[in-house]
Amino acid sequence: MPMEERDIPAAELEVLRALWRTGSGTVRDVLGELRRQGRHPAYTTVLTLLGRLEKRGHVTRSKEPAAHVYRPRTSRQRVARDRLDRLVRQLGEGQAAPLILELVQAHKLSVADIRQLRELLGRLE
Amino acid sequence: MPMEERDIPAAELEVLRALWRTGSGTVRDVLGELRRQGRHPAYTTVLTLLGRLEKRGHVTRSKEPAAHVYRPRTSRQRVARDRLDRLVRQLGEGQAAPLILELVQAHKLSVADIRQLRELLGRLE
DNA sequence: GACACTGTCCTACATGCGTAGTAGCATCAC
DNA sequence: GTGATGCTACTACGCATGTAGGACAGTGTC
Repeated sequence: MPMEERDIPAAELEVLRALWRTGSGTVRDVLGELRRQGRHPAYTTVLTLLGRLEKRGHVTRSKEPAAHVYRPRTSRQRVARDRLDRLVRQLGEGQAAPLILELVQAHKLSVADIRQLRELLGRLE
Repeated sequence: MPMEERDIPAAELEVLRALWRTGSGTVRDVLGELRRQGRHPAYTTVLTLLGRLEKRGHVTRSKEPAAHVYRPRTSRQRVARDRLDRLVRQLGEGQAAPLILELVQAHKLSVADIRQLRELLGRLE
């Protein structure tokens, strides 16, 4: 009775996010990006996390003369989609509408966002 | 440099969800509800999970003559809200709009849902 | 070619989580 | 009151995760 597929763990996601922002980079690059975000892990910690991400196929790496360069393989959209689906299943009891209402109410949307959303809904209806 | 507050772990959430559905119940009640959902943990597993949920304040229990009765203390809304916020921060880079669009597109909404949502957006605009 | 860097690999270790067994206390049925 | 039942408390164990140290290898520099 295996559990459902696991989410990318928090620390690994942090690293993957750094790669999304920079596009690609070496361990040292990623470390720098994490520092800019106020995190200060050891160099080898980042190395370990990138290794785990690679093992599960979330990043690839290519051997460059100097150091390995890592690139994201799993997109932000992909991860967001998975988490949203899980959220709908687990906390919305399969209904997306309540969560959408919650999101709309709790977060400030720009007028442009609202227009775009209304337009989309209009087409759906 | 402690990590951010942790989410309720998957197995514990499963148990909490059972309590949300039943309103309250004994370990055995929760076990029954989980079975209805197709899960088959051991009795003591459920006991352990309820204990952990209680330790973190997500459920309370009161001693009844027969067995302890557990009640949810953390609401579904609360958990949904926390996860959505986290999602917006981590995967939306602070912007809710892209996630909302994603949700609207990926899930079937009833006509009534769409109307309600459009109405809400109209007021916001 | 010996040294200083820089990078990777391997190993480790504390804690969290998923899962459950066992012992012991309370209670019910006679 | 004695056995059968049911409930809780305590303990355990393996794998995941967060974090990192130490060994070892490639490369540039005199």
